Amino acid sequence: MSLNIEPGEVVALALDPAAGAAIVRSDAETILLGADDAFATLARIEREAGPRWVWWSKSTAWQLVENDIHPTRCWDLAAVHRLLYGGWRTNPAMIWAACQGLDTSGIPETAPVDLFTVVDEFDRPDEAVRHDGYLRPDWVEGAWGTNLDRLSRWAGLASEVQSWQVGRLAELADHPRATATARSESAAELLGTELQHDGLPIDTAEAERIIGGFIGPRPLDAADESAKLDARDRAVLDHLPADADFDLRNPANVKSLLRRVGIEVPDTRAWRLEQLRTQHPVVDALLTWRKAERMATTFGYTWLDENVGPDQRLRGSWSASDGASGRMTATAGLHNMPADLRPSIVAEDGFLFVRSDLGQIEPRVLASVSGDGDLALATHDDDMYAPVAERLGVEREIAKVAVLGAMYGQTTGHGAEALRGLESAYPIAMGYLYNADTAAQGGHHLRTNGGRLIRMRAGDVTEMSDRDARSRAAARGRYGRNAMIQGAAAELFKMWAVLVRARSLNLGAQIVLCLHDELLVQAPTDQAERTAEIVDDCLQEAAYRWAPTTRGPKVRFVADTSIIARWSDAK
DNA sequence: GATTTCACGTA
DNA sequence: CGTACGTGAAATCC
Repeated sequence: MSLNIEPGEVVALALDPAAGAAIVRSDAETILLGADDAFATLARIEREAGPRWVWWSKSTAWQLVENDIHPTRCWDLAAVHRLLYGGWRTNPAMIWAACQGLDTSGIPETAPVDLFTVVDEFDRPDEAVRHDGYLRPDWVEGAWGTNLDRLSRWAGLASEVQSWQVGRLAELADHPRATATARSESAAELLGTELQHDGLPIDTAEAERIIGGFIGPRPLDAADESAKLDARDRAVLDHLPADADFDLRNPANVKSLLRRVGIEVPDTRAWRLEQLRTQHPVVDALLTWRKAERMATTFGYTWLDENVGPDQRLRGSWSASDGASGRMTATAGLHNMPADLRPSIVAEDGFLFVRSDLGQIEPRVLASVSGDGDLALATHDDDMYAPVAERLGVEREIAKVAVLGAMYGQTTGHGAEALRGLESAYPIAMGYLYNADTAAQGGHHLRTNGGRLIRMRAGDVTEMSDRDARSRAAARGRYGRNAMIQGAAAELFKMWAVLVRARSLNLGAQIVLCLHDELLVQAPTDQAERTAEIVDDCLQEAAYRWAPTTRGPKVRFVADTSIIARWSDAK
């Protein structure tokens, strides 16, 4: 079969393991694949041509990954929809409605069939689109996958939506990188699917050893577990009079406990208690207890049992662009695993990790998205806070706090005075943040450099004191200025990550963790050096693709890359 | 039973 | 009175 599909050619794909697959090219030519050889043919097309696969959602990506097909290029309609309309949940019904200019509040839902069900004379179960223009709910829920006719119709609609999305992205005149971002966000969904499918290598024996150091060996049974728990509680309560009975898991109770020994605190957070360690031995005992309790409840033996497979891989579900931040998020503790557990993250036999993290990513992103030439010059330094400090005539630490404070919306503390200096030294960068802040306070939506919409809700200030209203407005401002930086950084990171993924696939390397500004790639031992080079090269390429400098000094991005066997071996 | 608050881990 | 996120326990609300 000669398909003559060209590299990068846009082809829509709908597939169902039982029914087969349909591929629709932009000229509407349709290729149908039977269920028996669909995946083999798809693998061949990917290998020989490498088109840009268009699919409705990552469920199609999941099917491919499950069949060991790892496309390099894709276009995820749901991911691009989120880019265009903001970071909320979506489905084909909403994506289609947007494309047709239909009101999303009118999207039909499947109603249970009962006595009162009105038979629609226009009802055509074999048509995806209803006479009112909306998608049929049963198609949205999967009826598209029942036979090849329907698959081909579903892929055809995907093709139609994709063309429309390309047009919409091109209309974002102030965001020339939006189309490039749409591609990388799509690939990031695919990467998330692979991360979810394949997991992170973990040495459970080592993990159990570390956990044991905090809470003792694995409990033998429920009684043993409860005895160990009591023993941990007692270690704290023993510092108090014998009649004291406080529930250490209850913050209000802990507050009373501290009051009993003469310590008054507004809350019992660790950073606050940390300063009071010397006041009374119970504080130190309590902090130790907290650490153990965290290990026991969140990152203990149960956590290992529930999230690590027999293949020694830790798996969670991944979302490629979440909330306001647009960052990747993951469950199963993959993004908040205590650093103490890092020694248990070990490359498999015959492999090494290439670990790389972006240095000072947010201030560098600020220099880039704001177009501040002076701040761009500062990024030429490995440590950009040094030239900023020099320019401001302050200590490096002060400069750092001021820059971070400006991006996070901090207005008090040490950074406050240095902030004035920043405003006069880097007015363009500071103006960018100020504009984001003001727009957000006014309830105006924002778009990141890559064109991702950050939706703002107009603040409801009725029945609120002036003080509260001001405080809410300030919070919205902080949210806005931070979302523009954190969101843009997330886009650059993902562009980097998906380039690394695509370039290192043929080396047998695999990204096993994305951690906001850090990549962990597992590579065959003899390909580790090459993979590390690719990681560094891809950062420069990502920076160019995401924000090519058209005028003024180039913004420099830096990564710290190392080859290690164990995650804890770096930093 | 669902939602909110507090707490704490990561960036 | 610096941001984002996920998770768990207890309190709170219905």
